[in-house]
Amino acid sequence: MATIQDVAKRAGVSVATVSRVLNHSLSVREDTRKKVQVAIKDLNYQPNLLGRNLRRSETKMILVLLPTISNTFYVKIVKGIEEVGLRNGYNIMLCDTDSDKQREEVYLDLLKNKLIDGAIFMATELSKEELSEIGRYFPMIQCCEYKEGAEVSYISIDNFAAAYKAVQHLIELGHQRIGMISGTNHCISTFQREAGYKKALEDAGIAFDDALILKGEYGFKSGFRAAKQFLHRDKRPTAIFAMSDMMAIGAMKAIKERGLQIPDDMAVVGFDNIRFSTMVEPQLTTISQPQYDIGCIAMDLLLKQMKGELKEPQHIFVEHELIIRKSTFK
Amino acid sequence: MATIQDVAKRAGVSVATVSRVLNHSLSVREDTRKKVQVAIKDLNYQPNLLGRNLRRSETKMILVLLPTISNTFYVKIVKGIEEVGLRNGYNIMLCDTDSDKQREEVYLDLLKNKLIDGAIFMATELSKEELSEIGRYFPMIQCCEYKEGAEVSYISIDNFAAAYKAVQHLIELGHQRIGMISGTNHCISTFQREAGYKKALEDAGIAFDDALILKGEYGFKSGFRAAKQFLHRDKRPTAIFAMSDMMAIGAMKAIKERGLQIPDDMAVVGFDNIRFSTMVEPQLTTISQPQYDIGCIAMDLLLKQMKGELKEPQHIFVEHELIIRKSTFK
DNA sequence: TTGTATGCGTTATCAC
DNA sequence: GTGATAACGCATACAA
Repeated sequence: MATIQDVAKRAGVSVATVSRVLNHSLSVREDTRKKVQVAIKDLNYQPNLLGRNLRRSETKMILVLLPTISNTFYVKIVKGIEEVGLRNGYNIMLCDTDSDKQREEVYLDLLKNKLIDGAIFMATELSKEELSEIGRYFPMIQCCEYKEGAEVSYISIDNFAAAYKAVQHLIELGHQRIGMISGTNHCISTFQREAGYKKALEDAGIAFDDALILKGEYGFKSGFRAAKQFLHRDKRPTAIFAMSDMMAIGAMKAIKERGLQIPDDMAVVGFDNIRFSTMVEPQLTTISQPQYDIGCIAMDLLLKQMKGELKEPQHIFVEHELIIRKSTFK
Repeated sequence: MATIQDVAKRAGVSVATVSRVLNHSLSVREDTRKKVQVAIKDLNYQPNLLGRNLRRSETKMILVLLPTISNTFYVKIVKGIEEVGLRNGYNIMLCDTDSDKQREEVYLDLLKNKLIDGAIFMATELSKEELSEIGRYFPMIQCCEYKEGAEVSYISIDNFAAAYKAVQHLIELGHQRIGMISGTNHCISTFQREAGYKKALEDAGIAFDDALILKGEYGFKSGFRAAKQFLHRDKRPTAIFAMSDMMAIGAMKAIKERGLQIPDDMAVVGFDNIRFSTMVEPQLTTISQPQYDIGCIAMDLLLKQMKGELKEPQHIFVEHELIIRKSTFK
């Protein structure tokens, strides 16, 4: 492997000049630049960025921590992050933490060890104290899920308002007994969506019934099982609000197997607006988030923080949308 | 940020000794080690790995290039890669190439610039010449998809044999007119599966009919559309072999909408054995691959190559399995 | 415009 | 068992 020295020798200039050519410095005479470029080509020279990184103390690499890569919800967010990142000369790398704190810590060491310049968390098992501690020294952003009270910027939709709107929609359609398929995890979105559900009931003067909240794991099977439980009851709910489209779709299967009609016998609302939500029969009413924009904003925030332009942690909320389809209203 | 120098000063030893402690060298007296460890703790010292990387000329980072992160097929493969990688001290990073050659090249520069030690391709837009060229100088492995003739090791199932087995299964059930929903891409798996389909027909003495192969984009909608085309024909096929489960599931929807029974009126076989294939009615007959093992083997190969233990490119094929469910046989 | 010299933080070789 | 010191490849302040 040729080094910058070899190129300098071959071009008959100093390494400094080669470096200037590599970094597009203006103060290089055109014919010198040519000579260097020829030498670079001749030697098939590739700069060893380990040297540059050490010298500049940056790697131009950003890490995105995903709790899982099997969730298609993240696809567009990552696209947004990449778009803004690449445009600013950063490489985006993803890693799959599997919601495992130890795995997260392994990847966070890359940040502490200066191997990456910044990180974006899609979710984390770290406590708000741990986050604040790392966030004090290293650039990082929380995206979609976040820890309340951690001194780390975040961007998200308002999950409380989104859930409120979904439940309000069902109430306006005349539903009084609304089952919720919530989540077992401890993410803030889960907490806030449950709160939004309760508030919507309260504002409509409907008494809250603990038995109407079941918990699932966000997948098809969870939704199927939970709906079955609802269906077995004497006074079954007339509508279900699921915290993910996959659970909503699982619920729809259970309802249809029972021989009931959607939305007449039971209405269903999901969350996420995944592609599949338009492929089921009837199409699913759901909440959509501007994932691509969220990704762009997250990366923007991170860039600002790396430049030191962020004095205080920022808390940004973006708009969501209730998409009404045939699963609630014909 | 404290450096190794600061630690040395505080512990009253030389940087060499600190380095020895950091790298678990045996030749350090126990009390010296203690002193150093105390200093490290006091200063909250984190080694800056940019220095180590430059010195050792390695980063202990591996890149996995995915054509898309929205395909759940890759999840278990990545898990296998991570398992073996982490166990050997390597960090696994993923990147989403979006099947874009330019994006691939951006990430490949990381390899050329020594920022990562090796790469695993799940698919690539590079030509076999380009692959061979890079593979000559840098450690890389092809996984599942590969370029025939490229001098780069690969691991895959035998797609020809898998398709042959699937079609043979349909033939044994008495089907003579078997439609295939193939892919529009130029991956070798597509080519080989079509070849396996044709060979199975040929061996059974069934004449090949060009009109029985339609092309799709691997998703639900493609399968739905292709099946609709088949259904509109006077002599429609009695079975469909789709090159992905998502297309097979799309096809099933079209068949059911037409009021036909699966498998009686039309049998369906998929490919991939995704989770969803057991959630549809009837459950889908499909080909399963040992994804986790494939990932482990890919990483093993890469490790060997990085150690210089691979003289020749290796071509490894692992077993696949035809999983027979209700979509072909009651 | 170009060259010289220094240092980024670490590891590893060689003395002692 | 430990310390001094020379690399690793590059960017940049300063001098020319």
